[in-house]
Amino acid sequence: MQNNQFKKGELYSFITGKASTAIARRLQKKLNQAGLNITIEQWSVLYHLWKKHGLSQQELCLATYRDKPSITRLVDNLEKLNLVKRVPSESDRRINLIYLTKQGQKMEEETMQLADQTLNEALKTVPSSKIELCKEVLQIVYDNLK
Amino acid sequence: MQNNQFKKGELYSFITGKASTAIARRLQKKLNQAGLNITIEQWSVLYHLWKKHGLSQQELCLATYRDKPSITRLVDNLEKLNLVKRVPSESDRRINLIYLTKQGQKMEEETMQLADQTLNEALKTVPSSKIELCKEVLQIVYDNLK
DNA sequence: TTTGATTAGTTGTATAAACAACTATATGCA
DNA sequence: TGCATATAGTTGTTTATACAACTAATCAAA
Repeated sequence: MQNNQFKKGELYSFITGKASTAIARRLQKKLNQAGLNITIEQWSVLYHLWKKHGLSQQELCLATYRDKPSITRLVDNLEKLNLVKRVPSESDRRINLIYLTKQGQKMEEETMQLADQTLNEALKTVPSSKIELCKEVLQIVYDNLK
Repeated sequence: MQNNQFKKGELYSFITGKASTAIARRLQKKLNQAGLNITIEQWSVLYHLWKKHGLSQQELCLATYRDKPSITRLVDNLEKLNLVKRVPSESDRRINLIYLTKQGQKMEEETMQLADQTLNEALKTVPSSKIELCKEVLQIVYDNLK
């Protein structure tokens, strides 16, 4: 019966996401050790800007699953670090378009390597087929709750 | 080749754990709607105290994958809410044993039902075998990074 | 027994998340 | 055109996390 597939004792780690927490912590540690003075949260914003320049804060909200105040403050901090710049949209004055500075652009290669390393360490003993299946399940979970 | 099983574009959701975030948010919403004035982080501490009374703060750190200051402050807040009580250990005066108050004990049944519901909603369309496999992978990830 | 190291917990500080309330601009429709 | 409504972003407040530095108690070994 679908309804009781989970027993209480098994709930916890699914809810807390201890695996993804561990991955994030490992990447954070690598960033620190490399002397890169950013948080993983900041990295996750940069990540989307490397893929597409000039996203609005609203688009960053959707991309990173954060609410608007969270993005406001992450962009604040990224601006303080001189990694991005707010540029008011010319067609809609409500909108800030966020652009990478040269310094922000320069971080892509090194940090993406560290992220690749992190995932390879996390998944080194897991066969690809299982990874795919796991990703599928996590996507379904996300869709079910959206 | 193991080393490149993950392409850059796929990194993000694994690192951010969007699925577990979604589960946690859903449970938080249920707690709020039920008028239960606690956070999921507080709930995650109570969860371990329901399983075993009188854990030390250090044991709570291990159980919940948090550092000591985090547990200090979670216990502070749970004490303010009158849900737990610090009791100095008689055999080792460094240690605080954390006990549930009556009010804290009373929350178990209702909140565990909400947690069960949450997971059932998250996993309703996922066959049990895949859930098992996914749990396995996440456990391996955790162990790889420990 | 004394002292040096370890363990348990606390405090300070910076960053981040969630929620509510707010401002400013844009849009849509009567 | 004008007003209600929606959208983009900011600010305030509370809670939580990570890290470093700290206090107090315990332990271990000379």
